[in-house]
Amino acid sequence: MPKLNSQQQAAVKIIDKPLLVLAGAGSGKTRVITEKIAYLVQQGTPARHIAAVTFTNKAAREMKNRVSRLLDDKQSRGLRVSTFHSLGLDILRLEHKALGYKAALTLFDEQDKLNLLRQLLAHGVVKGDSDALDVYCNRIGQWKNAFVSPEQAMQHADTPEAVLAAALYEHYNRSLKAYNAVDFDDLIWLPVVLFQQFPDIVEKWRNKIRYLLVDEYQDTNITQYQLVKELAGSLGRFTVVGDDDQSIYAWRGAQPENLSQLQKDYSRLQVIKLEQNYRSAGRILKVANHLIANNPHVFEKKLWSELGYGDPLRVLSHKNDLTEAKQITAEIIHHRFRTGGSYGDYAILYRGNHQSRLFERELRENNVPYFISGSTSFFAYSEIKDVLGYLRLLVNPADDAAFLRIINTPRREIGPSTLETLGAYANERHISLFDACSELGLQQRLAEKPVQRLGKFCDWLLQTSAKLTEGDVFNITSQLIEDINYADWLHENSKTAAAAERKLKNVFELLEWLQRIAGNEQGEEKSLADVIAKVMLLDILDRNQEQEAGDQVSLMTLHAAKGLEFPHVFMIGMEENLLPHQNSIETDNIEEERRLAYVGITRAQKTLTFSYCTHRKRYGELTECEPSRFLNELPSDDLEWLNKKQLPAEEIKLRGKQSLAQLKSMLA
DNA sequence: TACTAGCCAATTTTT
DNA sequence: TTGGCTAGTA
Repeated sequence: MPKLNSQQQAAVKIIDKPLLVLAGAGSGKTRVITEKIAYLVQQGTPARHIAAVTFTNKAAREMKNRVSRLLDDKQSRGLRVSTFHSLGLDILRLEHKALGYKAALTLFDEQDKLNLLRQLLAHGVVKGDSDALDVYCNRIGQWKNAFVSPEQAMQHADTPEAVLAAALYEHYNRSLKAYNAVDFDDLIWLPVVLFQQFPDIVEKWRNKIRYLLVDEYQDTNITQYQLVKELAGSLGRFTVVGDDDQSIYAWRGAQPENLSQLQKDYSRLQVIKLEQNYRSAGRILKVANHLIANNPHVFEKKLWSELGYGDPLRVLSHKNDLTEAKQITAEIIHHRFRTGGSYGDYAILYRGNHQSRLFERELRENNVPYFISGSTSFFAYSEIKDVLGYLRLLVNPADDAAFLRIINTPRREIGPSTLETLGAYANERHISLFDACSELGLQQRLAEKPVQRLGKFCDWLLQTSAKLTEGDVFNITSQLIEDINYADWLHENSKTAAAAERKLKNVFELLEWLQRIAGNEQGEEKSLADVIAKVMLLDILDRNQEQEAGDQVSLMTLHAAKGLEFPHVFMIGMEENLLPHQNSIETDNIEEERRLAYVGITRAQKTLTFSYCTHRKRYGELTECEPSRFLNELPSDDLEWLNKKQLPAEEIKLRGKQSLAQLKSMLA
């Protein structure tokens, strides 16, 4: 492994001051973080007092792997490398009492969140339009990400809609608490609330985490930055690594301003820039630098590399989106044949998911193996949600979301009208659905049959949960799946036997995950509740690992490409209204689009090809397109425009007439 | 199993 | 307008 360059070394060795590392694309930032962890340990900070925080499970896993190459098991014992959310969950698990939560926390996913909001609206708790559900849902998320409490949201609400959303926010939070549940955003938000309210608890955690490293810092939102600040304390024992030019998640609440904010909050802050790139040919970097220079910068940065200058970047023009897909597919096949490379060396990057369609078809027709990143999440599968629903209800009977999910799956002949009565009753009495089942008051409102069915279910649940103390997670769960005849139910309710088997396989995979998580992390005994909450933070990315590595062309959005690299990159749809996207043009948000293009360009190691169409089908209609303004911002010497037929409109008309005239004369 | 009518989306979505 | 997905039917 090559030695660290001088900037990287400096970044590793500064440990007595808060440090901001501005790490350009491909400049070895993960290496700096992992080497720094090793260095800290060598300098006498026990690994259990070090925490590294990332955004994705994948990044966390990668980092763990790389640390384990530098430190042996004993040295790295107790090291925390996790996502923000996972760290937040750990904090809440240990400190739930202070915030008034019970031990078995339930984690609500996006679907649960939506369902709860729908219920609140349906029960008339807040009068609002249920069509705008996702608007409210996003709004609440934004507030939590910006560290705005329901009270503050209400104070600043200046439109009737905002008042409504704020009221909903408050009720939503209260309901969550009643369910002993938290949502994804709470995993960050609540720890900050906790730390602000309890000085002794924050002190304890600062003592626990004596050095904090944060990856992809430009993607932190306000609340995440608060969490970093709380944990780092006034001493500021932290290293954050980020690149403002790769900030492409502002629309999700990321605050690239958090980079410059550090200078204001920590006067002792050191700043180190990593500008040597170990990924791309010089020309690619020159073009990238050129493009991003059009954005305003707090910190100037210029990437360079020692990997040679490389070929000019090509710009392909196509007459429509279909030929774009056909030509690029043909190019990839030929190029691979010529160079004897692997399909895995190629990536096709685009702005929106829908752009993958034609390419998918084309690749498939030509028998080119491909891999599309960003398919449905494992946890979106109904069979996974069902099983998790059961487990969640076992752990926390107040989890109404889980109750509703599984009460009639498999069939227990408990229909909508029974549930409606049950829901209304529980709502009146402010108790959970489960508790409501056993109340006399409810039983008076329902016929005998439904009462019996509900009672039977509740009895079964109680019996099963009594077994929780004995046996491990795996046994409990497989017993449960058998109890409810889930396999039979899947077979009865799947289209094909094959589909049922596939679903069953997913269930077993979930079981394996549960077992792995339960057994994996040494130290404290993991309760079923902890295991379930953890597993909900994982996702399909973890499963697609092997596929990604294969001999397949990668297709993905520019967002999904961040952090990856490929020898040969095609950036397709380089057109106005696509990149930059129309909505971003309208909202005057070109800078983030430019960063998106920058991220795309800097994925390429050896060759980079842009392509645009002169016509494209949009909403079924053929529309004219213009090449993206970003292409014009690139240095023309480094671009090679191919099959370009860019003639002024008049000339095209003239030529048309000429050829028509020619045709006529020929015919005559 | 296979087909079809009807509905939905068309910007990105780390947890 | 299109294509993909789902639910329902032959």
